[in-house]
Parts: sequence; structure tokens; C-alpha cells
Amino acid sequence: MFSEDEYRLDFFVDEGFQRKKCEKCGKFFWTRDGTRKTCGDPPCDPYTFIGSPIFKHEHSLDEMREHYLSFFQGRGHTRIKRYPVVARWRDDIYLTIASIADFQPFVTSGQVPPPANPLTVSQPCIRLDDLDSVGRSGRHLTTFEMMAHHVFNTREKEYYWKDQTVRLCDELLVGLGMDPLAVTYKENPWAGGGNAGPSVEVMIGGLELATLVFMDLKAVPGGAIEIKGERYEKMNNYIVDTGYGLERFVWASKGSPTIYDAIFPDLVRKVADLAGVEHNLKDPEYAEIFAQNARLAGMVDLDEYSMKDLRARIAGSIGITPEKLENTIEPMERIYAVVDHTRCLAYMLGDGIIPSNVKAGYLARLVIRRTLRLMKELKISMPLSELVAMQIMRLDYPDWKERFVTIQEILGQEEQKYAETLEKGKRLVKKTAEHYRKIGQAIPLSEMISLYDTHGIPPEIARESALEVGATVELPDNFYSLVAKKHIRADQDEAVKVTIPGKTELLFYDHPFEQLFEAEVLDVVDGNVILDRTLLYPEGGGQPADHGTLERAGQTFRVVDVQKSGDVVLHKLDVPEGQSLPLGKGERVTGKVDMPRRLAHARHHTATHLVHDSAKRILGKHIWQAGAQKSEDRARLDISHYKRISEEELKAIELEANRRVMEVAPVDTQFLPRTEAEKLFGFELYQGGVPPGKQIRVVRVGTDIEACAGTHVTNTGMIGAIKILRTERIQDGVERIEFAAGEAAVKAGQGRDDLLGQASDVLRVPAEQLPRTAERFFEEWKGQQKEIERLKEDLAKARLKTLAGEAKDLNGLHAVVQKMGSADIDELLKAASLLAEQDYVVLLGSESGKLVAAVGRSGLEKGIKAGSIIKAAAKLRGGGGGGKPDLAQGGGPDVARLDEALRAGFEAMRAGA
RNA sequence: GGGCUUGUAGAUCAGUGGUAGAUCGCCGCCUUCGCAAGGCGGAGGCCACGGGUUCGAAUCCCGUCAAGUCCA
Repeated sequence: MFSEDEYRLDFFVDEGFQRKKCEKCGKFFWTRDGTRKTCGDPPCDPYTFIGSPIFKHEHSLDEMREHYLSFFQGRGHTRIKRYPVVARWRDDIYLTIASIADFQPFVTSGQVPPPANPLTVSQPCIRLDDLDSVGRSGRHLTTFEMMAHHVFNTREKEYYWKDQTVRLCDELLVGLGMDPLAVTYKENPWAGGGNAGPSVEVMIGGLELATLVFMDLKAVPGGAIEIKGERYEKMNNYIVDTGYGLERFVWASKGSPTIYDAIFPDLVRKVADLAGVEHNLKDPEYAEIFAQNARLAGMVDLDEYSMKDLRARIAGSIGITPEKLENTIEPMERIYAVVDHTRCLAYMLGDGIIPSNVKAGYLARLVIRRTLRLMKELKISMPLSELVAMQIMRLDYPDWKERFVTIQEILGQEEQKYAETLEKGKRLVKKTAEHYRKIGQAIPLSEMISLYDTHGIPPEIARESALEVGATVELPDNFYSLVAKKHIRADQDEAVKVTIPGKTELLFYDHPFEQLFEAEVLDVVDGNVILDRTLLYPEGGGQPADHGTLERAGQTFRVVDVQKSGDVVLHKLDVPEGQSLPLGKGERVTGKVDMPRRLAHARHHTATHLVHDSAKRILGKHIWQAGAQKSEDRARLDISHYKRISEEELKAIELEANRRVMEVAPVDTQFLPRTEAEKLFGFELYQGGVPPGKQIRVVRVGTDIEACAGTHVTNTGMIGAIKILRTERIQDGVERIEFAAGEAAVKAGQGRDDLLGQASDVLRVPAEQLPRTAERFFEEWKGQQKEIERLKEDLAKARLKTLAGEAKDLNGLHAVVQKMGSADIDELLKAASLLAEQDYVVLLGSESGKLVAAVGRSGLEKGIKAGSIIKAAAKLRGGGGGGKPDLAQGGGPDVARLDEALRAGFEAMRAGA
């Protein structure tokens, strides 16, 4: 917790603010209003701005954003462009959830200077935590713009801190026409993402318009300060992190019943029209329903209160029946949600998320499917892509409009895919429901969970289908929030890295083709040699470690692995287990790089950049690298793409990549300050993940520019050739391309020639005729299989008479026990079953070890079982058998003992009869 | 990254170790002026692929490929 001193600002004193304790929640707040007793935050205070706006003039989103940014620009801040809503520069979150997320982790940690200081930005953010409340509460959104001014102070230079931050905020609000007595600044310690600090919430009319965070603590185990159960200590840099809700500012300026009516009234009207819902806010009684709904929903958390209770309270307070309230409000809730979700999708897809069953793509699919369900409930038949198009058109992003064809295709495909999943699901539910109806039970919850978990059938839809057969299921109100909440955070690698002090000079960047180097042993750690300088490349960026040797006084040691740890490079030597390292501190060694291996890696690495660039040209701008791995004889590149890559596309990519090889284009590498590199080349730099540090290495191969620490050839011609080997779909929305470069490409081609050669040898035709010949052989083979089948049938019929003639009497039954030469199991089965049809008891055996028994009607009546006959007979051949009472088969490896087996079988028949 | 599920006729699916099935669709014949419906008959299956276990595998086990889905 923070003391009062943290919040006692000159500004508050100058302006005559008083610090008070809220009589409802007990929190401290600052106000100019001497009579105020509560903190201003619901539920301590209700919404009062609905119907009576906080600001003097109505503003649209664009107007308010511009007003805000130019306000701060005029007060010494640099306006910067928004970041994408996909947090590609982060590995701990998928989506940009706040403006400060743009600057984490490297700017906030002080490793990298900010793009400007102080700065202002309006950052679109996506949060899916409260997905279920969107549309219902009147205030929740999946997508919002967080307007912000940020300051990154250090011990050396402070721009401004708490006082000026609050002063600017107050000036902005007063400038917009706020009543100075209405605002409260509520004290609220803030913590998140490994940082913490004091903060104030800016409340007016019950609405939280902004949060001003003063981040000056970082999480440290055992730190001196405790907040919300975590230990923290002071940072050397301290950051002003503000967040002003653009949409809330617009809402506050209009005082509309809901935030949705304030920020996109045009689209709400359009979607309402499509759904055939009359939405007339000019009707005071009608508008009051939504206003009251928003006021009361503002007071509660939908997780805690059930919707039903809330509805009853609202209906009571307006004086209408809950039914009327529901009929009025429910369709509009869906319409609001559709408008909100389509804006969310515009941002997600516009910024390049490909829907998938994993990662950020899954979040996109979650929203897509939710929207489709809402549209279906509203009976809107328009394609989803058209609704998203409307959102894109009202935003000023030209590149999105350019990319719309792709977005349209993606959405169309998702819509179709979901329809198929539901269609399949409904059949499955009906079958399941049918089963439980027959045994007179309701469908158990476990079954419903399995339907959702395994087959993706939402419980509402399952219940609907099940109802047609007759079963009910309970469904918690916040089902989807629970799902999304679990999704929002990415995996965080908790592996604690021990940094080893010292620094190894990396020689391979400046001298990529030198083989020999002299070095001194700095240290030996855990069996690894640390040198003061090295030419050996440590594993990283999907490129495996170099191999080579270290030599000392005529003794040579093989280097089998090279890893980077902090600023040092560890060389693992091939030393038998249990033996200590033969090298010691301070010794001089001569190192040598295994050059063929290094070159193979370099070729594959540069080739990876070319294949990536070609894929982008052929498939579209939505292509991002999702991973890559190189080796000596092949490399693989994973790219985001929404459908399988066709043969033609693959060939086009291969050709395009090889054209770049033939152009013999130079490969440029340079170290640039991170912020400058980002400014010059954008986030497309980060294809292979985000490298740490101030300086990043930028590799330019033709039109492809990436941040990359790997070793490359110096021009594309050195690659020689690129041969694409195959593609694989490693996830929905991620395609893997495998290819070989250089010698490996030639060898891969030769390998394929070998396959063709071997196949043509077998069929004795030239390779050109292989497809035709193979097809002919396959067709002929199928025809012959059928012919054989028919012949066996005929053969069995032909033998029937002979076999029947050999029948022996067995207590009034006709028994046939015969050897059938080398007949196979099918022939035996056919003959035996034909005989059984004519009421014989049959046991047939072949020299190949097979036995078949069959029993006709009379035999069955006497209780003779074919299975018992077979078991007795097969036992003699060292095997077993079984089947149904009227037909059984068996056999054993002891093929010679056919006569004995038949005799034993006959005995079993006699015993049964 | 992990879990679960699936792959059988053109389509949808039965088939839990013993001769591969149903429905729809397709073809032919009957009926009709013609069409639909109906009746009769027929074609159509490397049971995804490769191994293993077994006398015997669509079925059990392992692997590969393809697909669906939930979660991190």
C-alpha cells in the first residue's frame, strides 16, 4: 500500500482539493467538492451522465481522438502511430491490451529508448475477458482505443511525474467543459505485468474516464514493498502510464443510454434494420429502458449477479413487466454485440491474425463464431464479411481496404467451416440424445462437456437439438468468459537463466568465411569452454550450432555444441564422460570451424529468407513467419496462411525463390538501434521472434528485411539452388514448407530421380509413362480382384455336388468333413456356407492351415456349434479359432496335421450331436 | 505446446477380433404420352498409409499422413 504522501500533490493543494475517505468502500479520494462523501466509483455512486452529458459538446470518435492527441501535442508530447492489435513484439501476450504494452518489455525496463519522450498515442486494444457482458451491460467493449500520454523518466532525466500528469488530465477535462466539482481522483495502487506503482482513477458522473499510473516498482522476489501479495522494489526508471478510454469520453460527451449508441450509432441502426428491430431512442420511454439498464448494470459485476435478478430489478425500477423488458432489450443486446464484435474482427483480421485452432488465431475464431451465432439468432442472413466491411470502411486504414479481398475470403471460409461443424454436431447430438431417451435418462453433463470439448458444439446449440428429442441441460451465464479468460495469456517461459559474467567477442559476423582463429580460455564452466573470442556460431534463431575443433600444443579437441549464455559463448568439447576438461583458464588455443557445415547452414538460412519473401509475394501480405529451423541437409519454414498451399502456388514460390538466387543479390547486414530499425522497417522485422537488446541486427536480402542474428551467405547466388520438398499443415492457419538449399537441393533432386528410376524399373517403362502405366496396373488389378472373387464363388458352387456326395450320416444329420487341397479361407467359407444352407454339418480344411466349420438348421437345433468344432480341430494344428454358431473359422501353423485335425473336428461334431 | 475425437461406397454414417453393411445418390429394366413417385435388378470399397500382435485385423498396439475440436 502507498501512503498519503504518494498522492499529496502540489496540484491538489493549489486547487483546493480535499482528501476524503469514501463512506461506502473506505477508499481515499481527492475532490474539490467539500460536500462529497463517496469516491465516485460504482457501486458507491451511480451513473449520472446518461441523459445529462459530462462535456459541453458532442464528439465523435475521430473528433475526440484528434482533440486528445493535439491537446498533448500542444503541450510538449510527440504524437506516435498506433501499434498493431496483435502483439508480435511480445511473447507473453497475443493481443495488445493497453497502450503501455507497446513499450514492454524493452522500453519499460530501460534497455531501449522510447520512440519519443514524452509521447502521446491512441492505441486500439482488444480484451476478451468480459466477452459475455458485451452488449448486455451497455458499457463493455471487446475493442477500445486507449488514449495515453507516456513519460519515461530516469534518475538522470525526469520529464515530469505525478503532479504534471494529474494537472494535464484536469486541464483536458476542464477544457472539454467538465464541471470541476464533479471529478474525483481515487487512490488505487496498481500492479500488473511485473510492475507496480501508485495510481489514481479519474471518476466523473460514476464513469471511470481515465487511470493515471505512476509505475516505479518492479517485481523482485523478497523486495521491500508488498502490493497485492507480490514483493516489489524501486526501479531506476519511472514511468507515467496513463489510459484514457476514447469510447468512454465519446459516451460522456453524448450521454447516450449505451456506449454503443454513442460510438457507432450509424452501424447500430444498420444492423437493427437488418434484424428488423425498431430502435428509436427518441421515444423517451424506450430510451429510458436502456438508460436504466446501463445504470444498474454499471453497479454490478455480471459474473456475480445473474442476469435474471438484474432484469427483475430494472423492470421494477421502470415499472414494466420483466417480460416486456426482456422482449425490448434482448434483440438490442445482440445487435450491440454484433456491432462490437465486427469492429473487433476488423482490427484482428486487418492487423493480420489468421483464424486458427491455436494461439491468437483461436481468439479470432472465438469471436467469429460468437458473432455468427448472434447473427443467426437475429436472423441476419448477410455474410459476416459484409458487416466487417462496414467497420473497415469507417476506419481510416488504407492498407486494410487493400487487403479486404483476403479478409473476405478468410471470413467466408470460416463461416462455411462453422456451418459444417454445426451440421456435423447436430447429427451427433441427435444420436446421443436418441440414445439417452431410449434408456430414459437426461443427457449427463459429462456428455455435454464432451460434445463441446471434443466436437466444438456450443451447449446452447446442443440443448436446442437435444430438446427436439427431449432432454435439458444447465448452463452457467458466464460460460464463454470462462473460456476466453483462460485463453488471454500466452505461455511464459519461466526457465531461470543463469548469466555468466564476461564477454566473448563474436568474430563470425565480420569474418563469415574465415576458418581459423586464436583465442584465450576465459573460463571453464560445467564442462564448457568460454573463449575471449570465437568464430563458432552458437545455436540461435533456428540455426544449429557450428561444429569445429580447438587445438592446443598439438592436441585437438572436437567442439560438438556451441551455446550462447548472456554475453559469453560456451563451447562443449567431445570429452569422454567422467573425464575432466583438458583445458584450463588462461591457455591459448587455435580454433577451427567445420566450414562445410557452416556453409550449409548459411545457405539454408539465407534461403529461408528468400522462401519467406517469395511466399509473401505469391500468397499475400498476410504471410508471417511462425517458426523456422535449419540443418545441413534441409530447412523448414512455418508461415501463417489460411488454407492449404496448392501445387501451383508451391511451384510458383519455388521458382520465385530461385529467381532471387539467380539475381545474385547482395545480402546486407547491419546493426541498428532497435527504435530506429522499427521506425524504418516496421514490425515486419520480427519474423523470427523478438531479439533482446538495444541494438538489433538487420538482414536485408533483396526485398526481404528481417531482424536476424544468423550467419548468411554474402550474396544469394552462393545458395546455388532451392528445392522445395513438401508442405505440411502443422496447425490450422499455419503451413510448413520444407526445402533444401545448395548441395542439399541437388541431392534432394537426385533422390527423387532415384525413386522414379526404381519405379520405372519395376514397371519396365520410361519415367514419362509411369503415371499412365501405374494407373493401368491399378485398374487391372482391381478388375482381377473382382474376377477372382467371382471365380471363387463359382468354384464353390461347382464343388458343392461332389462334397455333398461325400456326406456321412451322423445321428441323422449329414456331415461333410473334407480336405480342400490348397484352397484359401474365402473358398472354404463360401463352400461351407453353401453346404450349411442345404442343412449339412460341415468341416473343411486346407493344406495352408485353414479350417472352416458350418452348421445347418437341423444341426443348430440339436445344439451343434461351429465354434466348438473349429476349436477342437484347430487345437491339433497348434492354433485356435472361433466364430458364430452357424459359421466359424480357424487354423494354426502346424499345416501337416490336417488329417488329425479333421478327425478331431468330426469327433467334436459327434459329441455335440 | 498439451488433451480429446475422427478417417469404411460419390455423400452421410453403422459395423469392438471371425464371409464388409445401411440410407441417399448413380446406372439398367418395369410402370408412364412424358416427368416425379413406386417396384425389380446392378455397378461402385488397397476399410487413409506403413509396421506389429493373432490361426484370423476395418476392429487391438505402435508409427506416419490427413482432418475436427477444446485448452495453455
